[in-house]
Amino acid sequence: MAVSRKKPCEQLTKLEKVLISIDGRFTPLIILLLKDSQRFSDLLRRIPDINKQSLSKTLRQLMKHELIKQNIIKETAPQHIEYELTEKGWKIRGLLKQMEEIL
Amino acid sequence: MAVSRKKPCEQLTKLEKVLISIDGRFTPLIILLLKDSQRFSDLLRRIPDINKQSLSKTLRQLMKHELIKQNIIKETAPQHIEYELTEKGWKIRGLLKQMEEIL
DNA sequence: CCATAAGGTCAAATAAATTTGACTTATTTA
DNA sequence: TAAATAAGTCAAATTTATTTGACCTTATGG
Repeated sequence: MAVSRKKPCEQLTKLEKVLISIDGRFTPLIILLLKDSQRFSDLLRRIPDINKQSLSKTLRQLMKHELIKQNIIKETAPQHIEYELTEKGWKIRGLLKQMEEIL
Repeated sequence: MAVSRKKPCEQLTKLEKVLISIDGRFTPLIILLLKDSQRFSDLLRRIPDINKQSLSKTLRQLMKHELIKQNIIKETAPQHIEYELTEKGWKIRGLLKQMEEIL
């Protein structure tokens, strides 16, 4: 969903701001997969054809737009990072699920 | 929203199929503008920065995915074409409106 | 000590989307 | 009759997105 990549951010409509946050080849799929928190390598394994560079970029984008957040798990040795949806992320996930239901 | 452009169509998930139908820089905006039926030149005037080639391509894409249909108006002289949302188009427009409401 | 895994980054190459320019056909207004 | 408008098409140029390859750090297993 290449939305409007030329306008400065303030000029974007509300809809464009939301759409930019879910733009990208794998972005919607990642949001659907984050039904529960996942590690980088879990996502890498579960998403067909993705590569670590694209995954990394997409996760950074989602964090920037506050749809996901990192969780640093120290309890386990070795410590590791998990990604999970924020409240906003859950709202968007809900709408994506509704989209799936459109015939 | 560049979704998955590499997979053959059958392999796409339901969500990807919907997202592909609204993919494009101006596509979501066009769907919002089609609250009532519009002519090519109306859309061209109302959408900032679009050009006729991109508009043409987007309208063809939307027709292919059956989100909009053409209406040939013969009553007026000269006859002209209007574009309007289909039922499926209205469903998607509803979800896009909901997206706008996400803070 | 060496290899492997997790979780990345950066730049270059490639692929895909968008824009620009030239052209068309059918009406219509001056 | 000449110019203008509506509604486009096509190919080339440009811009953006995605992929590939090389590299890095910290930690664990053998």
